[in-house]
Formats: sequence, structure tokens, C-alpha cells
Amino acid sequence: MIDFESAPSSSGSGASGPPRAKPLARQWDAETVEAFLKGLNAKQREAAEATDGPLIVLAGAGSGKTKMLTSRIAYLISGKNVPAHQILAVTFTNKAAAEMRERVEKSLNIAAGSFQAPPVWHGGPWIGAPEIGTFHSVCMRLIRREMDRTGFTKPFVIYDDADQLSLIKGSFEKISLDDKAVNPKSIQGAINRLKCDAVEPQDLEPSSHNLFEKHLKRVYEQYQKDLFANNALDFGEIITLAYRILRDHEDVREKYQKRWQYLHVDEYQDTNRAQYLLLSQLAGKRTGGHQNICVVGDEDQSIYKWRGADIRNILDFEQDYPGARVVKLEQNYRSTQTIIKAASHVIANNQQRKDKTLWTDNEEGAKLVRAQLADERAEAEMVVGEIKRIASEDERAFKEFSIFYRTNAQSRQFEDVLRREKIPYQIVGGLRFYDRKEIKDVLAYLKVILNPTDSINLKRIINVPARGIGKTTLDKLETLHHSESDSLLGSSYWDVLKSVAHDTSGKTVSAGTSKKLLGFVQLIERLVVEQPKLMLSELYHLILDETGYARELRIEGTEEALARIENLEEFDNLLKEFEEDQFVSGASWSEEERAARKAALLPVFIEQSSLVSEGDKADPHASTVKLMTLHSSKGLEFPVVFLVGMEEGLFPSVRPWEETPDEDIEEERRLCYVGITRAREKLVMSHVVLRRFWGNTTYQDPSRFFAEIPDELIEFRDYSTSSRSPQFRANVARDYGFGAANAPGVPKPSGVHLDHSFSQESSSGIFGGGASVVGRKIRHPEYGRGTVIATDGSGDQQKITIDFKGSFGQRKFLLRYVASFFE
DNA sequence: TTTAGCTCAATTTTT
DNA sequence: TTGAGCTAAA
Repeated sequence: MIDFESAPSSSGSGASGPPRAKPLARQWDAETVEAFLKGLNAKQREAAEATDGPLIVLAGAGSGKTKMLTSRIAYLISGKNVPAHQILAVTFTNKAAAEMRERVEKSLNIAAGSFQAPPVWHGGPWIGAPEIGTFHSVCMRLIRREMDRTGFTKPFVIYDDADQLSLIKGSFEKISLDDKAVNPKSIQGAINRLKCDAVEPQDLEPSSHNLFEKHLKRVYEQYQKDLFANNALDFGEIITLAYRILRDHEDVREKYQKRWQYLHVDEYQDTNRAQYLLLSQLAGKRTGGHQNICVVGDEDQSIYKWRGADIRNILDFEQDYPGARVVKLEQNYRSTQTIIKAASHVIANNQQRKDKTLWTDNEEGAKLVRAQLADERAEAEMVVGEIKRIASEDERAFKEFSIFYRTNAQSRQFEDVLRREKIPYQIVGGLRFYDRKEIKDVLAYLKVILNPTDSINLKRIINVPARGIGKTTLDKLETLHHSESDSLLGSSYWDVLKSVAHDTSGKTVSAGTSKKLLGFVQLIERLVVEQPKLMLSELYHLILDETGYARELRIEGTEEALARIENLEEFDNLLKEFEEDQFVSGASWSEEERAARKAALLPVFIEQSSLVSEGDKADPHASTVKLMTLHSSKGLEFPVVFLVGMEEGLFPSVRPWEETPDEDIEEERRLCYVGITRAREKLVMSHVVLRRFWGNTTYQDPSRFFAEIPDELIEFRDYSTSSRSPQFRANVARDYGFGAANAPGVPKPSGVHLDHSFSQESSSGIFGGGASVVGRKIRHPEYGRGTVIATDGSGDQQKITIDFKGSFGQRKFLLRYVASFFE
């Protein structure tokens, strides 16, 4: 391993060393340096120049924080003569990282791509480039550099959520835990939450009467072993492993504290506990860090609590880093005054926030619109109608419009109408390209070729396409595998598979079956041999040919199969593009260098594919209307925004059977704030009277967030009486036994429409007589076992507090909804 | 071994 | 309503 502390700061790379990005040997005169800072406002400039010591920048929506960050990095390099490689900047998305990299390069006026890590990376530094990447990519690089501290040896795979769930189900079997006793998905959720909090299995102390927690600890322990045995990491583990390396090895920690002298963290409000601890290892006082840490965030845009983001990280920064400088960026350059005022009024209802007031010099702009529609069909018609109208009246391109919804399920209505009207649209987010079945299948082949120890991907493809290896055979293999690993031989699933395939005695499986297995084993072995000789796309074609994957789909011939073939072709393009990227400007490379690059194609591609999201590629310039969830909208902006489904229960989202804590409502409110502040000029918010959910129909109240916007900023348009669809009428008639003529004025059942059988059963009141339920045990389908520790309210509104111990803690429920869960 | 029908569950998803 | 995952029949 190359010691990068003593590496020369000029490009004195050894004869056979890796190619390096060109060092920034340029001299910067004061005038040029000043030019970097000139475009900033006073606050932005203050933040950019406060380079030493802890700094927190509270950056409101649209306040130019990326501009500030990139100028700051450019200033560090040019004005402060900080070697570029001593600068680290972490973001959450690849897109944000790419943008930052690009903009720093641009302001330093150096060729785009100079900051790209060399594709073939041998563990040394690339002098002259700041390290800009996502938490996950930065941690992966660290882990790879320090691989000898981890026990991992081979190229590892990164398991996504689906892979993780499969592995967890396997862990259940290994410890003979019935997946009906606890739901593997809730265990998965709990494990991931624990990882976000950097809690390891040995830290858990399950109380003796809490079954869920006991199971959790056992599964978590086994799961960690299984991950290791598969040479696999999950997303949470990438962060926690990097953290543990730094925490447990002083020399490594010191090395990185020296290496990265200036830390930058974007979207700090979304960091979780593990990420927080990781940063403390690099910068913290207690760990001997330099404390040159600049975090940028907006507590009002923290919308990932449910994924472990800990809002305290941003709220408590000043305590964590005493003497921290605080700079607020409050001027918004994006939206009209009306939009900013509305957003500020909404967010002012939150308790958990810092004192920060967004303002703008922009013009007042049009009033917001609140539109009430009869049902979701009418809502979609209205939105698309408005898009057409505004597009022609204001001469706007379709790319200037966007539709935000709370849940993905809402997109369908809009898609239907957009398609009918032949308006080009694009769904941002949604199902990732890499999550499609056929892509996961071919990726699984690639991953297995790289790392046959990876049992999850091996099992995925062992009978895909169908080659006559059925459940019975798989069960036998599984049993063998378990007993083998018990005997500490440490054989992988792949080893077991090979030995069974070569066993023609007919003892374990029939001769016919072992022949089929052998066919598969030889296929993989052939591919493993061919891999280093081939370009990635050639290998891919070989896989498709040898397995007959595409052939099968072509024979199937259904529309779905054809779509899959298209995706496989798209994947081919992607591979070719990737190859070209890896070989740009490679004319002068030696044969060895070329061979090394070729061999590295597969591992580099695999890792990259595991760490990218669809959103990274969504083309903002394509002239299409963009549809996305509110979560995906963060960081984007559009001239015209439609915020749909603004109804109680849907947005803010509420689970009717459970009391919603204020914190959750606050998070929904932040989501609303994010949505509103995406709009530059026009914002239309809509809600419907009647909405169909999973087959049944409910009356919807308008979202409480409307009430938080002052009347003078918003115009109300009621389309619900004129736009009633036949479906609407039919539903009202069916559900309420009267014609639609009465409907709009009808006394609305408040809140959510209840399922009659359910509410009747519970109101008959097994516990209605006032008998205390405190101390009773309950088994909740989602949270497992718990004990009632308190009640309040009475009658229909009686609530109980249940302590689930473990990671779910105490939760409040309406008694009538959980009455049937008592043991 | 495959597949047709059944049950069950169902926010948000940067990596 | 939709989809995934599982059991019972071909």
C-alpha cells in the first residue's frame, strides 16, 4: 500500500504507478482568488472564507448553498494553498457529488474530469484532486484501502434491500427461527435502524420478556456472520464498517485525520448517528481531530427521519463543536415572494427548528392556487388541463412543469391522462433500472463471476432461466450447506454446489439432477475463465448466449417480455458507455496498463451499479413533465409545480390505527415545505373529496397545511361540483345510498372513513366497561409483543400506550383499533 | 417441476 | 386495486 502522507505533492508517480490526475500546479494571483468570491453575497462569502474550525451553515431553500460550497473549496485551493487532496466533501447523492465536482472544476478553470478518480485504483492517492463523493462511495474507498483491517479479502458485493431480505430469511433458517414467529421484514427494518444508530448485535440487551428483541438480537448476530461469509456489505454496514475501522485503529484514524484536513458535509440534516460518529472520528476533538468541519444543512428540509436521519445532529452541532461559527443563508434566489411567504408560514408551525427566516428580493408573483376536485380522476384531468393551458399561454416547455405526490401509487392517474393527451412525461425515481428483474438477473451473473461466494446472487440465478433445478434440489443443497458450515469447514454455498454436482453416486441427488447442476457449475466456471480476456459487453453477450436468457424472452413474446428485452439492450448500451469512459484518453497506455484496466472493468462496474440511483441519471433537459414523490423532489426546482393529494391522512400521511406523534407531523410539514419551495413561479395545490384507496373509497378532508397558509396568498377554486365523474357519482351512491346530487353538501364523516365491521366490533367494547388494560400483553402485527403501560381518554377515543421495548419503544394507539391484538 | 389460483399486505426510499 | 409470495394441482 502506498503511503500517501509522504507522497510528493507534484506528480512524481513511479514508473509503474497508477495514472494520476494532473496536479494543480497553477499559481493563483490575488485577483483570481478574489474572482471566486466575488459572486457571493455577504453571508455566503463569510461562510466560504471561514475555513478554519467548525462551521455550520444553515442554508434555507434556494439560498445558494452549493454555490457557497464550491466557491469555498475553490478558495481553499487557490487562496489558502491547501493541497486539493486534503479536502473532503461528502454528499448523499451521486448527482450532488457530480455537480459539486463539476462546479469546482469550472471555477478553477481546469478541464472537466480532472477530479475523477483513476478507474484503476491501486490504493494510492490521486494527488491534486479533492475527494468529493457520497458517504457510501467515500466509505467504500476507505474500506478498500484498509481492507486488511476488515477480514474481507475478495472483491465484495453490496447487497440491496431485496438481497438483504433474502439473506435475513436464510439467517432465520440457520438459527431455526420460524418466519411466522416474527416477520422477517420487520427484523430487516429493525436491523437497518440499528445500523443507522451504529448499534452492533453485542450492544443489544434484550429484556427477558420481549420476544421480538430476543429474536432480533439472534438474527442480527447470525446475519452479520452471513454477510461476512458472503463477502457482502449492506448499505448500513458500509458506513458502520468504515466507522469501526477508524474507531478501533488509532493509526488509521490519524492517517485519515491528516489526509483530510478540511471536511465538508452537505445536507447535514439528513445524517444519521453512524454518519455523525464517522465524522467525529475524522474531525472530532475527542479523537484528536482538527475540527475543520463545515456542515451545511437546513433543519426545515430534514425528511428522512424514517431512514435514521437524526435531526439532533444539526440542532446540536454547536454543542458538539463548541465555538462553532454559525452562518445563516436566508436570502432565497429561486421563488416569488408569495411562494416564500407561504412556505415560511407553513414551517413556522414546527417546534423543532432553529430561528431562521427566508426572504427574497424577487417579485411578488402570482397567488398560489388551492384546487378542490371531486376525485383523483378529476384531479389528474385538472392538472393536465392546466399544464396544457399554461404551456400555451405562457409559452412554456413541458420540462418547466412538475407534479409532486406523497406516494408512488398516486402517479398512475396522472400517467394515464398524460399519455392520453400525448404529453411527454418522465417519472423520476420509482423503480430503479437496476432493480428490474431482468437487470438484477444479469447483474447476478456478473456478481457471481466476480465472487462465487456470494450465495444470494448464486441462488438467484441457479435456475434462471429454468434449467430443471427445483425446490427439492435447492432444499437439499441448503441443508448440506448448513451442516457444512456447522462443522466449521467454512465451505461456501458454491463449494457445496460443486461437490454435489460432481457426485454422481446418486446418494444426495439423482444422477439426472447432478448432471443439471454440473451443467450450471461448468457454465459459471467457463464464464469465470473467460472474464479477464473479454471486454465487459463481450462478457455480457456471452452470458446471454450461454444461458439463453434473451432467447427465452423472445420465445415468450409477450409485451412484458419485449419490454424486458429492451431493458437488456439498454443495459448493453450502458456497459458500452461505461467501457468507453474507462478507456478515455488511453492512447498512451502500456499493454500492462490496458490489461489491468480491462481486468478491473467488472469490479468497478459492479460497485458503481450498486451505488447509483435512477435519479442520478434523470435528464433535467429532456422536454418532459416530471412526476415524482415529494422526497425525490428535494434539491430540484421547477417554474411550475403541482402539489397533489393534499389531504388529511394522505398528506400529512397518517396511519389511522395509530396515534401520530407530533414529530411525525413535523416531518410531514417539512416535506410540505420542501414541496412548496421547489416552485419558482407558480404553485397549484390540489385535494379531492373522494379518493379510492386499495379498493375502498374514503371521504377526504383537505390537508391541515392549507390552514397554515394565509388566505391572501392563496386562491381557492372549487371544481368538485362541476367535475364530478360518473365514477364519483357511482361511488357516492354505492357507499352512502343516495345520489350524487346531495354529495358535496353532505355531512362528511370526519377524517377517515371507517371500515364498519371493524369499528362496530371494537365499539361493542370488550374493554368498554372501564376495566383497566394496563399490564395486559399485546401482540402487534408490526411491532411484535408489548405491554400496555398507560391509558387515557375514554370511549371511542380511549388510547393506550404500549411499550414494545427494543427499538420500537413506546407507542400510542387508539384502543378500538388494537383491541383485537390482545393476547 | 412448473403453474394457476389464492391470501395477504399496502408511505416516503439519497445509498 | 395491485403485486408478491406461497400452496395445491397438472
